[in-house]
Amino acid sequence: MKDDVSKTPQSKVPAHEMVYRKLRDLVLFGEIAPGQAVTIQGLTDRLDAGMTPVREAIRRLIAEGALDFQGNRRVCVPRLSVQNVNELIFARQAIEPQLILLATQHAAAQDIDHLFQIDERLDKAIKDGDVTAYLRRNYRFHKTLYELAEAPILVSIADGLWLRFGPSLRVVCGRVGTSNLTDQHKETLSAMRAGDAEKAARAIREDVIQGMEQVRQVITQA
Amino acid sequence: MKDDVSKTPQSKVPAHEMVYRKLRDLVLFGEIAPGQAVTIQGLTDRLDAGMTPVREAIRRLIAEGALDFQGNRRVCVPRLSVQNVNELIFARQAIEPQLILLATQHAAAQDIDHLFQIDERLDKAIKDGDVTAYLRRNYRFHKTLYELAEAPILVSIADGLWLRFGPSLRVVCGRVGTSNLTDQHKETLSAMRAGDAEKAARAIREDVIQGMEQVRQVITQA
DNA sequence: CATCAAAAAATTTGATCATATTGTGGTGGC
DNA sequence: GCCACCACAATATGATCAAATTTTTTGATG
Repeated sequence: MKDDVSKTPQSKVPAHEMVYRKLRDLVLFGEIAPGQAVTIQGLTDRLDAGMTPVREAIRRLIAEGALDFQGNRRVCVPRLSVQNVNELIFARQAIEPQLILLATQHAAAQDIDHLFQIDERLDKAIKDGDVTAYLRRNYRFHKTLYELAEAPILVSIADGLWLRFGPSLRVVCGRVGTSNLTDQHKETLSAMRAGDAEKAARAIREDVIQGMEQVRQVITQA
Repeated sequence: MKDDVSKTPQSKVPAHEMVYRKLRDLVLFGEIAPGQAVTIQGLTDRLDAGMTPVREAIRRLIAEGALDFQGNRRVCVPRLSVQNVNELIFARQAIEPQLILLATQHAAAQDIDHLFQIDERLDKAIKDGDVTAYLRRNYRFHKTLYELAEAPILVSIADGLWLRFGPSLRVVCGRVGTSNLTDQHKETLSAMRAGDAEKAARAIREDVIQGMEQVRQVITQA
């Protein structure tokens, strides 16, 4: 097995890191639905990896709150309770506007141009009704934005929050459809371009509330 | 090796969980100082465990921000930058008062009595100049308090923050000594007992600011 | 005689370890 | 001073043991 090129064309990134990224994507974008169980051996087959890397990836994601360890043999993607959603709304409102404040201070013109490009491709995904592309680009938009803040700890907190409500966004799309989705991305970006950090922060707060309110609705009626 | 009782008198909790808790304590209470390196094999000796459990524990703590993965072969307890401290101050102020608000709503009289007991033992540790006991009881006080909020996501965020600034608290004690430590625990508890959630939240905010300001001072002059 | 429940066996999954493989950093030869 | 080689640490696999769940078998009762 020394010249098996299939898995690691460049063995730059270790296997456990690759498994982690793949599994994280599966959870974050709702490809493993909330409530669905996750087994080590199931993933070794699905992701074609050894046990050790899979074990480490699962532990990492449990630590991040993306997976829930319910007992010796039960690991699954958490279902959100109404209480959980309220916590997430509070936490996102507390953290993300601050990230935008900092991001506005640090952003160069070309950074904002780049964000516009992402947002346009996001709109295209909505128009095409491509749920997966929408979810990925929506995350990419926010993540790229937050990283401009150069505040690694706050970004890691925000990222952790996305891992918790992300799985439910696909469910939201399944209910309301992509065409009914609204966001405040354009408002945020134009405020940032104008250098009005406060206004940009308010726009993101609005974006957060709109998004989470839809999640809350899906959770309460489920 | 079927009757080796030395490590697991009750094999109720798996080894990787035990290793995780031990290592987490070592980091949280500053027994591995910020900047100090952590190796897998070093821990297999120190904690008398196999490689696999140690690997998983390290991954978990990296995911929680308690350890920093700097490259293929360098894992260490992070040193806080001034920027990091500012982020932590912001995040703690954003999260922890809210936890106190919720905790006040849920707390029974005996819960508050229990907190008083912890706080008294904390004062005793200060009087005795026992730094380790002080750090453990201070954490225990806050953790117990926050768990009353019945808000698991917010608690896990707060816990993650403690893992980041905890290691620096021992350094703070080394500088200013235990006798100069102040806190707002009594004010918090009496406000909670009176049912004044807002006042309790303000008291904790004050406690957070006081504590983090001391951390900031140690960081800036180092 | 059928049905339900309880117990036991078998299969599946998880935890841990021993070991091989790979990559990185240091050291000595040229 | 540069390159090759050596040593050590980390990654990853497969094997082995333990725990849990599911299925099958068996016994008791209506």
